[in-house]
Amino acid sequence: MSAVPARVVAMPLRTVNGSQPYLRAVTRRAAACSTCKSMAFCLACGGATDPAAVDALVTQRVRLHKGESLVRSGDTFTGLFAVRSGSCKSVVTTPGGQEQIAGYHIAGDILGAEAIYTHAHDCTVTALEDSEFCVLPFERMEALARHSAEFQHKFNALLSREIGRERRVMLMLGTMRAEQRLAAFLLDLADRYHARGYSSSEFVLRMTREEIGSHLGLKLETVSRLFSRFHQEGLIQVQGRDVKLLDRVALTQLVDATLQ
Amino acid sequence: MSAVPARVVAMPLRTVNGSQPYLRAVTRRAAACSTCKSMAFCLACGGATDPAAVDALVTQRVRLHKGESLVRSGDTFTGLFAVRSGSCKSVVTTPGGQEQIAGYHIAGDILGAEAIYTHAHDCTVTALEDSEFCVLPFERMEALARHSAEFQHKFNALLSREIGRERRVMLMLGTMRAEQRLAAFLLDLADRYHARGYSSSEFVLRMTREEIGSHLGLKLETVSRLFSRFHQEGLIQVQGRDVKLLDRVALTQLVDATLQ
DNA sequence: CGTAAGTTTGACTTACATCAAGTTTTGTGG
DNA sequence: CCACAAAACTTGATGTAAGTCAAACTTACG
Repeated sequence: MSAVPARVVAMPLRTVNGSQPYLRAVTRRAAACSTCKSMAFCLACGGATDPAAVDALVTQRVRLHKGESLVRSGDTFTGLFAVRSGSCKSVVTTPGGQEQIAGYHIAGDILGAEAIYTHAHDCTVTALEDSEFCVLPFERMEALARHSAEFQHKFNALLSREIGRERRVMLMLGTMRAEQRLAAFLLDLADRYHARGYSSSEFVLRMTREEIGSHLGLKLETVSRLFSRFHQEGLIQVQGRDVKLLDRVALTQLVDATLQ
Repeated sequence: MSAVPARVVAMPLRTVNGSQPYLRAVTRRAAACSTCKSMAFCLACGGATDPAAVDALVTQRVRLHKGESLVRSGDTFTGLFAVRSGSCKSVVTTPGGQEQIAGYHIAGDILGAEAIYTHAHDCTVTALEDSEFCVLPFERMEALARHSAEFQHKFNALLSREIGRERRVMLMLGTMRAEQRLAAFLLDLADRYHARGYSSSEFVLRMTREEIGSHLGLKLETVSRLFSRFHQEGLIQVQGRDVKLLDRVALTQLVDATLQ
């Protein structure tokens, strides 16, 4: 499943990235935050005092099929994106062509902040299942932030949260052993699903073993072996992509254990 | 050299973190950006239209001796810090007590952005040599951003730059082999010194082999062996902490080379 | 000037990668 | 809905990059 550009369909089509019209836009009205299931935890509008102002922020909504890309590395930055439903991965590439999955995003997550500074996205965002995204033009965000101290603060917090998230991944990659990385990954995933009202112990992985490995700095065989081992040891129950956490305490201890 | 709190000295003392007065503040006037050598590349004020407004941002300056800490993990967030001179390391700790150096900062760098979201710093910042820092209270930054669209934009760019920087470290830790990590580290360091007007090929490392290893996800012995090998191969010249890059092209090729 | 911290180098170990073969799942067109 | 190909996954055997342990050497510092 390599990243394929979404085919263009007839609709109120507005391209997000100027020249390449590989996104299907849906109607303006449909994008309203007020009708969004993810409203509560989406930092673009969560708890906003003035919903109308935030509604005006979202200029369009984009639907992507599994495998289609929202942005490509190198695309000119025009704004951020919010995951409205579904999930996606952010893939960064080394100069040498090595790929790594920098992040795995679900409903309510905001994408693209790394591009504010350089004015160019440095990762390719690809849908892991049929998904919807909201487009948040940056000038509008800046204008709203100037207007509303509350939104300004929220926007700063959003960027800060991203820094913290990446720092945790960095810490994982720099200090943890394979089993600790996978345990930490599963626990983090469970927490994030929980925050969105889903089960915190039972979920479906949207990524392949290879994609999980790419995110954790491991090879797919290692990931597969670890799933099998965790299953044997009674820590989790795995059947393909269906995962059920059976012993959170043991998983947490595993993550926290200092590699003697 | 473990992190030691700075001893408190008599001076116009104002504590940065409420209860713990482990920082020595220097006079208000001395903190002015207009007299700062790092002005050009410090994102707090670089290229600002209204220097007076930015000057008002910096409420105090802090001097630290080698080994003293600016903030500790868990400290309440009150604002950001700018490195005025010298250098420091940001150390994050896993729940299990494992440490990693998340970043190495020199003059002009801004620290502490990860804490905006949680209101608590998640790393301990320790001076690697005698250094000076500017204290930037967050409310003042927010106020100035509301006042000046230019500063607002610069502030967002600052946070975004940090996200990009961490993503590059993540990519390094997730995909590169030991020799590639060290080569990338040296090249990055050279670039940053160059941007600040220092030699881009000759510099003094302020970190120990162990600290470099901690930042790169390697052990000190591995770092030491690699330095020796790079030296033998004519890529660099090393004598303790004095480093001279001899073959940037080869180093770059090494980083870009796809593994195997 | 002496002790502690930092560094180098060697011998050995290990966690994870690589290679390889077989199995299961997914997706597509007849 | 079934058949069949491609993709994804599992498991085993073997290789290797980097870690660990250890000892000697060098540099920094009170």
